[in-house]
Amino acid sequence: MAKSQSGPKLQPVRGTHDIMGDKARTFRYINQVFQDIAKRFGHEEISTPIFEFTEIFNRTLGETSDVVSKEMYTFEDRGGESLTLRPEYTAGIARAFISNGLQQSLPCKFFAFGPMFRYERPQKGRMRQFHQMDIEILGVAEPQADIEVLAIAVTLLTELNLMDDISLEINSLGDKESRDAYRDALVVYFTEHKARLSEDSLARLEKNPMRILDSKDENDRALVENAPRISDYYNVETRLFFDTVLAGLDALQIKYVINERLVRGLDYYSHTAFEFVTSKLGAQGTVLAGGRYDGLIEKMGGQSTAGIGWAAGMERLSDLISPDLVTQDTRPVSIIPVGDDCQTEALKLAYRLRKADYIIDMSYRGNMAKRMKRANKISSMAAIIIGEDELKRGTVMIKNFDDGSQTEIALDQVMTHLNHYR
RNA sequence: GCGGGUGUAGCUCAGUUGGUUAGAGCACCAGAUUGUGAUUCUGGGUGUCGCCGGUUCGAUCCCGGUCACUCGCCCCA
Repeated sequence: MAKSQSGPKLQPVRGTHDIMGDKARTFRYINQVFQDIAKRFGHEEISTPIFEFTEIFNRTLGETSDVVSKEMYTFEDRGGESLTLRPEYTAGIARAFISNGLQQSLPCKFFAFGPMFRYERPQKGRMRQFHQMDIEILGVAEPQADIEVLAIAVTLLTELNLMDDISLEINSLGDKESRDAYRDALVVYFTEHKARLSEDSLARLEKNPMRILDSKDENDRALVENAPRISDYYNVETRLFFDTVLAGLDALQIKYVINERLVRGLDYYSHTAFEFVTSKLGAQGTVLAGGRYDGLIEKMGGQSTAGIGWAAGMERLSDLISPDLVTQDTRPVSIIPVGDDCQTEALKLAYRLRKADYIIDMSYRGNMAKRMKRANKISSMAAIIIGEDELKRGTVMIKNFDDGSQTEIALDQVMTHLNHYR
């Protein structure tokens, strides 16, 4: 790392990264595919601020959730307001939905993307500033929305050519009645076996017993094996809803695995919950996840409105994509003036071609050999050489870098000739 | 917040059981070549061996601390 003699620390803040080169290209590619698909499914873009009043997050995500209790970037602004950098997208979109009175125009189908912030210890696939792509449908209580949102996810991962390494795990957390009944059963069960629970899970028993289900502690897992199963506590409505979602996936030939231990970390989920997971990313296998959050808008103070959505991690997706699979940018054409007298003509030609949609590179200094080297380095398709001799004849030399051939072309024919390179 | 690993050139990494001017490949710069790239040849090291302190005649190497990165736990995209 470069060092400064004195002055500010030059490393980026822990858990943040500069995005450039292949990484930037991969991000742009993923994002283009995502936006294209979202539009095909009839979603509209929404972009909300990267910070909100702190209340927006801590009232909705759950006070006891890890995100709220220890991962938020919260600060006071100069006016004394407590603000928080968004740790996820859904709460901000829900707030925007209410702020803008969008219950008048249901259903709302949104897509969004941008940076998120969580104060965590960084590791593979986990950053303090990371980027998510987000899909939400608001105002549709029918399971068709669940199916559609999952179809978007599968389309995205398929078009990114990642579905071979990723599987969909799905569960239903049930409606409130089912979930409360199940929660009670879990508390009874785990309280009986309190002595064998890990320390972490003892705390979970108090705060959020369902999370004991995805504990990685060996003893816990043994207990979980024999714990009550959520599907036994589904009421009729929940069972029907979940079966409809699964039937929809079957109809679309979307493969899935029911994982009854899948619970989500944030409090606002109900009914459908899902994760797309891979084993190729080390400890952070979840690449895209989401679920239904029918109670969220009401909890936030709006009219009761159904909602379902998901978020995908850009960093995690791009870690799965090798850079050479990303579409190469169109190669440039280099213009090389020889001698000062040709600068103006070169400048004019470059401008003309750029306005006509060509990608033109012009180096700023160096003799011809150096400029040719640079042209080669940036993988130009061709060099347009303008020298005094050519200028007198009203022509330029066009050198094809792939076969080394060289042709003299009249200045006003340059564009026609370049069509060979399109 | 808790564990493990790693810090040597722009990048990937070698190295010294503690010894004088610290190395390789790639990259980069200059020249061979003031009108021709990719190939070739010549020359150039661009470095506080992360930082601070300790042991020592002597530390890049050993010890302590610290910072950074990294992997994992917790949790999550």
